[in-house]
Amino acid sequence: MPAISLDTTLMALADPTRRLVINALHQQPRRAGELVAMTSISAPAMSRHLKILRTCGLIAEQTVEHDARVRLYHLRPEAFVDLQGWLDEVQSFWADQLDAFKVHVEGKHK
Amino acid sequence: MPAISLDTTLMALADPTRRLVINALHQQPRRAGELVAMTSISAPAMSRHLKILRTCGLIAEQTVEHDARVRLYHLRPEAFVDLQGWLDEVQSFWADQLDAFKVHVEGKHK
DNA sequence: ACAGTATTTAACAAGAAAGCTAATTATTAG
DNA sequence: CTAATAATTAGCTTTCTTGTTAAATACTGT
Repeated sequence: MPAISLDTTLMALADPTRRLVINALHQQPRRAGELVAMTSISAPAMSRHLKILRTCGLIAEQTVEHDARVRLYHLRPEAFVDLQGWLDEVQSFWADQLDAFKVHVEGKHK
Repeated sequence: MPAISLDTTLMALADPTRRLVINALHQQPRRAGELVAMTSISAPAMSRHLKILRTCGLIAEQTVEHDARVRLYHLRPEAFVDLQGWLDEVQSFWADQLDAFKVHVEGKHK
């Protein structure tokens, strides 16, 4: 099973509505309707956002016991592994850059 | 000096060409023409990408001593501070999620 | 001054993205 | 069976993004 591309994941996270969804699901699983209520967009629009997040593996749906109409969405932590690897890389690079920057500034003030 | 919004920064990083630029500048400062040569897009297209990266503060240009036509681009590590804060947050959250996921898996196999 | 070089801006075309309403699917409850 | 509910898909519109070529800007070297 091939990992979802970084492009796809970053593209998905670049949208404010989708990051709102991620944040909301961070706290607890939620149904599509709840997520719609949290935003000012229509249900179909939310549905498409959820599909995008599903496609890139960031979230998944589960059905609820008593009512099969309800789709409860939750984060899929496995999907974050690759992204986390990339973030580690980028982040350590930035840390290096920041160190270099600090040294540069200190050098100037000497 | 207000920080550039996370939206803008993530949007900028979501484009593969712009991430290529970031990677290229990671190694050393480069001129616009060099960056064009590294990709298959035209100079004007690259120029616009550079403008986007400049606008969100991820890169900056400096002029070169002997030839003022040349614009040498470099990363701007200060601009990564905010982003790094966000990444720390998100990353620690993901770490939590991953831990929870592992516990879940281990529980299942017991 | 003039031709050439480095880069950006202008103007436009094509494709993707996000929104909406209406229709569809699936399921529950009376 | 029928009406209502949850969510998605279809069809369409508007806006944004990216790309292209042509023109403009700014500078160098002869």
